[in-house]
Amino acid sequence: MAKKENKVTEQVLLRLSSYLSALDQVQQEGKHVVSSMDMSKFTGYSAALIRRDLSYFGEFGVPGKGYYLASLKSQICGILNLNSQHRVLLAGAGNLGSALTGYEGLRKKGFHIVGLFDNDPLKVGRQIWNTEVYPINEMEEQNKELKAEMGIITVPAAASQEVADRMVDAGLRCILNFAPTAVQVPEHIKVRNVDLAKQLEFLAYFLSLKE
Amino acid sequence: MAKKENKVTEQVLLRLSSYLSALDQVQQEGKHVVSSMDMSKFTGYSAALIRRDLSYFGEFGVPGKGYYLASLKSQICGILNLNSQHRVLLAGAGNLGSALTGYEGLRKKGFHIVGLFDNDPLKVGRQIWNTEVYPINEMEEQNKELKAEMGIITVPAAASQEVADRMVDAGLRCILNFAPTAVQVPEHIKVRNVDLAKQLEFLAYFLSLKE
DNA sequence: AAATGTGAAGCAATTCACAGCA
DNA sequence: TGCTGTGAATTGCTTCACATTT
Repeated sequence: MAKKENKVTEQVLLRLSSYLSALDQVQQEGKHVVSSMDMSKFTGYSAALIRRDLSYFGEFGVPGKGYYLASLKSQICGILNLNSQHRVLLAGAGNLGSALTGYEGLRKKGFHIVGLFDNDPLKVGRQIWNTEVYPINEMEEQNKELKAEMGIITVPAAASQEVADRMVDAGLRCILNFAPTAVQVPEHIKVRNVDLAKQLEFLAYFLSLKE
Repeated sequence: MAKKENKVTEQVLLRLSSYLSALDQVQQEGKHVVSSMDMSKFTGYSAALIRRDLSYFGEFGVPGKGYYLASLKSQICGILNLNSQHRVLLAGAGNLGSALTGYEGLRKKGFHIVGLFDNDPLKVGRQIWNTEVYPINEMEEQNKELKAEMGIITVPAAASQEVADRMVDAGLRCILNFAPTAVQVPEHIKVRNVDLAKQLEFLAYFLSLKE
C-alpha cells in the first residue's frame, strides 16, 4: 500500500485529497464514470494536471472513457492511507481543542480523537464530548492503551514545544499544530502547521488592493 | 500602501506572514538588527529566498548590516495591510465558530469578530463571547452598522454557498472558509479555504511510509 | 568584513499537444 | 469519437554567486 516512489510532493498529496472531495460530489450526481475534465470543474485544477497527478501512481483511467468513480476513489484512499480509521490524541482542551473533538467532519473522515490532554486541573479527569482529559505528562503512559498515531496541538504557543516533545515520546508519528510557532521534532516525525491568524493576515492583504 | 506591483504570489504573502512571526521571536531576544540568515533560522526558508521576497517590495536592508527590526516589521505590516484593525463577521456559531470568536490569537493580531450569524433559533439573539448572534439573512442589513470587510464561514458544507452569497451581498471582500467544499464567489472576492479534515488526510499518508 | 540585492543558472511544476487505446 | 497517459515545451520558483554598499 505504501508507495515507495521516489518523492511525492506535499502539493500533490493535498490535491489528491481535493480529488477525493470532488469524487464525493460527482458521486452524488449519480455518475459512475468521471473524466479529468469533470474533476477539473469541481477542484479548479486543470485536467492535464489531474491526469498527471494520477498517472504518477498508476494507470487508473480508461482511455476514451474516463475513470471508474468507485475504483478511483479506492485507489486514492489507498495512496492517502484512508482505508483504516486513525486514532488521534489532542493536547489543549480549550475552545479550539473542544471544538475539534466534537467536530463531525473529522470523525466522518475516519479520524477519531481518543484522548485529550491538558494541564488545567479543572479539566483533567473530566470528559469533553465523551473523551477523557488526562494530564499532559501522562501522554506516553496513556497512549500505551490509547494506541494513537497522530496528534493535534491546540495549546498556546508557549507550551507547544513541550507538548510536541511529549507526543514524540508517546510514539505519535505525525502532528497537526495549530499553535502559531513551528515546533522542532525529529526527522522521522511529520508536522503540519495551521496558523489561523496567518490565514487572516494573508487575506488582509487583498483588502488593500484596488479601491 | 497598496502595492500595484504586477503580481505577488500567494506563497510570498504567506511567507511574509512567517517573517513577521520570526521578527517577533527575534525581538524577544532583544536584538534590533536582523539578517536574512537569522530569519532563515526561525522560518526554515533559505536566506536567499527571504532576501528576494523582501527586495521585491523595496530595499529594506542595509548592506553589510542587515535589516532594522522595527523598520522591517512595519514595512511588512504595511504590505500585508496589518496596520489597522480588521472587522470580521463569522457565520456558523457552532463549536468551531464559538472557539474562533473567543480565540485570543486572532484578536491580538488585530482581527475582531464583530458579529455572529446563525440560523439556529436557540442561538439567535444571544451573545457568545460578548458578541451578538443574528439570523443569517440579516447579514447585509446588520453589516451597515458593523462595517466588517472580512468573513469567516464555519457552517456545515451544505449551507456554505448560501452563507458565502450573503457575505458577498453584505459587502465583505474576503472570506476564510472552513467548510469542506469550495464556494463560488465573484471575481473580486478573495476566498481562502481551510479544510481541517484535509490536513489530517495529508498527514495520514506519512503513516503509511517506512513503518 | 559582512550582508544586501539581483542577474543568471538551475530546478520544479504545470501545461501543451498528440499518439494510442477503448 | 473521446479521453487517457506522457514526452516536450513552457512557465514559474528558488538557489547560486558576486558586485555593491556600509
